[in-house]
Amino acid sequence: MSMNNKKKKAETCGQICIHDDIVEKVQQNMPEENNLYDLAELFKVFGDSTRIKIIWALFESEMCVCDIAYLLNMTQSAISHQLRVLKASKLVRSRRSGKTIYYSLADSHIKQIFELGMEHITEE
Amino acid sequence: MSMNNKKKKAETCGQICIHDDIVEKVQQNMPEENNLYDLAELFKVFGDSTRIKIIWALFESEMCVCDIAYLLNMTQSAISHQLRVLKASKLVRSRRSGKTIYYSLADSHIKQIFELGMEHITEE
DNA sequence: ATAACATATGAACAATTGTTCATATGTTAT
DNA sequence: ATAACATATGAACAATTGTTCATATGTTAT
Repeated sequence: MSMNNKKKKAETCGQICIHDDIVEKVQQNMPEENNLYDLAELFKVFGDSTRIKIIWALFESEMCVCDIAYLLNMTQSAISHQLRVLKASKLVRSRRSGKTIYYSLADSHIKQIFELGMEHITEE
Repeated sequence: MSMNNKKKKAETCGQICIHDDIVEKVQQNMPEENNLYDLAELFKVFGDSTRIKIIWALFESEMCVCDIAYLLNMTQSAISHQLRVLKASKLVRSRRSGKTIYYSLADSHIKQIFELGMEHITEE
């Protein structure tokens, strides 16, 4: 009977280098796989300068699609596509007034997250 | 003499919909283009679940490449490539001890950023 | 009903990205 | 010097992504 009973994470490295005690301790304190995945998805949304600009613009004021396109010197279509992404992540909400649709921020954490990110960037 | 003197952000939308006053106010409060770009680059680094996992693991303890590969059940090569990305963004630092190289976090903001991100995700 | 405006959306394309594979580099014990 | 280990790295490939273009949908004034 060969020792193939521990399939998962067995022969990843296979060497002696692994610090079992540390790895085990770390493993116990890791958040759920799903949450880590969702967190990556959230940051992926922040990981595009067009979306960053849209969000930062909305910090200041609610705006319509046309305003944002004009402000960022981009196509209405490009902005619409990105707003859809932001809305899907519940970062932005919209309200209609006649023909125009106004977008605004839907989450209070975003500004803090961005400011902390700025701190990292503007260091040293 | 035609009115082609305002090239930039002129015919983006071209319609009447633009709220000049709001756009102007927003424009004045926007951070520098470069900073916005760098911020997006930073979040892009966070926008991958492998890197998220590596960082979260390092919250708990310094670890060597082999440990991380084992913990995440991934190739040593894959982890090495990602650590390089993290190092380039100054999120992680490394120290050598004999043959093994230990990685640890290099920035104090990361944890706060991640925790705020988690709050957004785990809402409603 | 119709024309004009504001926004949304699908397909297509170029560009970017994460992993794998093979192999190079660096370190230690012998 | 050499073998074994730990890590780094380049090329290749599939997969993902942002913008453009054309056009659809929704609203209002006439």
